Amino acid sequence: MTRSLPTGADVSRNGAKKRLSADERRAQILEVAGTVFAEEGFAGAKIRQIAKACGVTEALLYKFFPSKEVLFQETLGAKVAAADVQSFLDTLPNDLTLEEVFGRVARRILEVGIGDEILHRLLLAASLSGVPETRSLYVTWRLPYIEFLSRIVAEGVERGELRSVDPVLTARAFVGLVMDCVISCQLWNDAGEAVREPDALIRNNVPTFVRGLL
Amino acid sequence: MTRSLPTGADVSRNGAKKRLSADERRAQILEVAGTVFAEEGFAGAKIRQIAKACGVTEALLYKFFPSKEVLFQETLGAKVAAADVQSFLDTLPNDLTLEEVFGRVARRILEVGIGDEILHRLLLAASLSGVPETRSLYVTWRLPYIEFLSRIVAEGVERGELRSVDPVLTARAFVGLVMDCVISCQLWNDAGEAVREPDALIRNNVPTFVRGLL
DNA sequence: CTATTGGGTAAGTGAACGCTTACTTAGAGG
DNA sequence: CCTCTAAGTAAGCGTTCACTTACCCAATAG
Repeated sequence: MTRSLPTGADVSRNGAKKRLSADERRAQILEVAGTVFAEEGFAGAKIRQIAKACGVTEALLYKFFPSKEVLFQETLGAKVAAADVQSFLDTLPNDLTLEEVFGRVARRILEVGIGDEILHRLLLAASLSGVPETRSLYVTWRLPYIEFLSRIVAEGVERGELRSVDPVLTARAFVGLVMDCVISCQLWNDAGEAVREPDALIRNNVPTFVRGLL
Repeated sequence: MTRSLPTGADVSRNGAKKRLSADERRAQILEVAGTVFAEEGFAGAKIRQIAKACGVTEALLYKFFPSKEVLFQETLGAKVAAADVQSFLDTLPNDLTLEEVFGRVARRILEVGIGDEILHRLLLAASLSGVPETRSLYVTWRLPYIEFLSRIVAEGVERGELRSVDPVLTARAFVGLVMDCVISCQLWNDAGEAVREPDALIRNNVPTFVRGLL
């Protein structure tokens, strides 16, 4: 597995390493740790490796994070904070057609997933290693979409515009369909170029799904 | 993470451990290693742990497998051999409606996924740790479904019975939808009881998807 | 200039890791 | 009953792990 990490070894012209402020260093460590944990999983990631990628010694990491476990949790926490699904959903216009809503949600999931290569790997790695904080990543990144679409579907069913499907199962299926595209692409390079250009995926799958609800 | 492994410490009435033949022991090690690797990932699983769960010493594992890496690969290989997707697809009647075909494929994926708690965890763990053999698990467990459904869809499109969707993208979406159900359930206990009784999922989602293709 | 603070390191610690060696003993075949 | 093969073990090898201690020195304030 080749990988190009930010080395963090910011070098000034005399060759000496630049000192970062505590905040800067902390942020850098979290970012680097995210990529390493995502690549190797919790057990596979080594503190030495993260420190080296940051361009500092292990001892410095322990000035900021008391243990590997805490570092992992804070890495997850940073991802959760950055996901910010809710504000996307809140700013969706409410005069969209059903197909437009599903399309926008799909596009958002695909774009964030592709733009942040770490997100899904980290979510999966954390889930597999069974740390309790996993739940919060799931709740922050996946659940809001499901709850949002589920409400939309329920309204459609109530108004008689949609077949009487189960709103939650339906929303979960759609979100799963889209998320699986990202995972397939990132883990197995499945879907090749298709996923990197989300339009084709959306044009093909969203109408199918939405038409099936009518 | 609590776990109940087969201890393999088959004890006869006098309390002495029973000796297994080489074949029996080998099979037992592979089975136990499968559960441990699935739970902990490659790096997280320890040879000592696997040996203990087998009720033998580490040295014995090395009589059968020259290294941890080979043990992991053979564990994956055993899963691949057991998956046997192709023979299921080959024995599907060819007078089924589109909805019946999709329904049967979905049921198969759900039942195997739920029946074998290791399968998807192992697939994900292997994929995250980036071992090359991952590809073979993906190719054996996921790809056959996609190729099969993709052919079915392509035929439907050609006969003008279906909208002119991209067969591969469509098949991949459906398989992803179903696989994601299993993963969601096993990693986050999402979908709660729903997935353990696949009928509700199939009744709700398959008709939606298939109707959308018409 | 000097004092002080805080970013940063060198050199470890004991424990646990993957793996090996030298040995023991259960139990089927004669 | 004895023999001999192969299942199985005890003990430890060198290495790497997460983490610690004791120290250094760049940069800022006075």
